Amino acid sequence: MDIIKVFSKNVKKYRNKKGLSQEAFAERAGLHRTYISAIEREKRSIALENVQKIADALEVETYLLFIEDSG
Amino acid sequence: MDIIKVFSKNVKKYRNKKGLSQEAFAERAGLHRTYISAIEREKRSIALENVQKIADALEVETYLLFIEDSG
DNA sequence: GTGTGACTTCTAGTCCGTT
DNA sequence: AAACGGACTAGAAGTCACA
Repeated sequence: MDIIKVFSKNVKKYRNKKGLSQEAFAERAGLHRTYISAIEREKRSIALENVQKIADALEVETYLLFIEDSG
Repeated sequence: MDIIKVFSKNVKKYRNKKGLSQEAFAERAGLHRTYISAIEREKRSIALENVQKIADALEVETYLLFIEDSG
């Protein structure tokens, strides 16, 4: 599967797990709410720096966001 | 550790494991040799699309490139 | 075979608003 | 709360000449 798709799905999954809205999550990650929205809809590629910001905000290990079936 | 640092180190490690030069590897990945060079020296951020290209060229699972001590 | 600075083109990422 | 669009700026992609 495509890495962007996997990443998008995992962001959405972990974000919902934490009960965060896109808006609240975007603020935690220091990113823009429309950007998070675009990521979850697979409309964008992402730079590694922001991958890390997102992982931090979700409080998960970075590599978990690239595993297809990471629970 | 910083994700770019981890990624860089892993690219270098897996590339050397395969006995590929930066030049040969760059060609496999469809990227420029100086670009690979810059990545390995942590001089660049990278978008997910190229992360996948690199993982493909190295024939490793993408997530392995983000694990600090991934053999 | 690799490191490096500089350069142009293209896209990541922000910010406004509307649905 | 979230999808979506338009316009804008910062920064990544991609290449080169030279060391």
